[in-house]
Amino acid sequence: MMAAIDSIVNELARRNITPSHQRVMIMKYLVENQCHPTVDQIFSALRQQIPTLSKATVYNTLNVLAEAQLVRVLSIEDNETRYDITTETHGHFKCSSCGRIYNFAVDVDRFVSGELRDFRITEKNVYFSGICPTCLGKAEKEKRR
Amino acid sequence: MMAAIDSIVNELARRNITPSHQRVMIMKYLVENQCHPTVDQIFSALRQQIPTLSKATVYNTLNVLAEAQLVRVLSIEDNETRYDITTETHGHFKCSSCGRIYNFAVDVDRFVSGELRDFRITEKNVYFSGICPTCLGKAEKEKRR
DNA sequence: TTCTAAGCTTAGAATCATTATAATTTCATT
DNA sequence: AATGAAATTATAATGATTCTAAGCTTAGAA
Ligand SMILES: [Mn+2]
Ligand SMILES: [Mn+2]
Ligand SMILES: [Zn+2]
Ligand SMILES: [Zn+2]
Repeated sequence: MMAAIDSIVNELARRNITPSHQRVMIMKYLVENQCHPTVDQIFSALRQQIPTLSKATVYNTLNVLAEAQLVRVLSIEDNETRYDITTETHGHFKCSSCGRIYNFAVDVDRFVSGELRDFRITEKNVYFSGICPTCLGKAEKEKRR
Repeated sequence: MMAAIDSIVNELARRNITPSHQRVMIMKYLVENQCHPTVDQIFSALRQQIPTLSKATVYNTLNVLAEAQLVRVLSIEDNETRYDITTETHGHFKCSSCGRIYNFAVDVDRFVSGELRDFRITEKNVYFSGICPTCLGKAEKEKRR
């Protein structure tokens, strides 16, 4: 699915973020690659289209987008920050075997008790980890032979 | 409340972790300081009692304890890992104004939809952030004068 | 007791993700 | 075309964590 450049440009402009070529391409990449990429993945992929691209620009842009709440920052593990264009609250499951990150729905309002009544909550993150069905299946097969 | 050295020694021994002086003191510190300290906080505090203590030992010990599931690792923000002696599942709220981290209860089973039925979940983290009541109160007072 | 080996601790070097800096480029406005 | 603010770039700096190699502890064997 092609990301509509125009809608990205508009979305950035609406928030007073200059829609530079680099910024638009980074947004486009995030829309087209919703696998929660790292800075390095974004940088390496885009470098082929924009040979002059600097990693600092990728960092700067992602910080600008996060500030504007156009991307969500995932600190699921503390050595690799990942980015998600989907900003609505949802949970993330990281498979410790294959490293893949899965989305899942969480009923946030349900599980927060009144305990946080007097807190102003601006961000909600739910991170699970373990083994995904695919990797569980592989392990099962291994055992059986 | 004094942490019972004996019970710490036993708990370590039960898991085949040699209860060295450094390890016991680090455990004891975590029991007595349940404010989710960073490696640096633990190191700086204990250095006064154990002048030869090395930061590498603090890292090594925390990794050993985490491996044995005696401490929980918090990656609430990706530049500072924190440690929690309470391993039962509970949520963490970080106030972006004062930096304090609050615990709160979460009804885990309630909010996990059947979506993850086929996943083996080994770790569950719930991280919220925003402004705590104390800081909200201060801001309110500021405005009023 | 002395010897030995395994496991722990230590200091400092190495790594690696992220941020800071300063020069250059882009681009809208005059 | 000239101006100037903002964005981009390359590179240096920072800082948390891990690695490495040497020294220390300790329990069991001789
Ligand atoms: Mn997601
Ligand atoms: Mn806690
Ligand atoms: Zn997997
Ligand atoms: Zn606060």
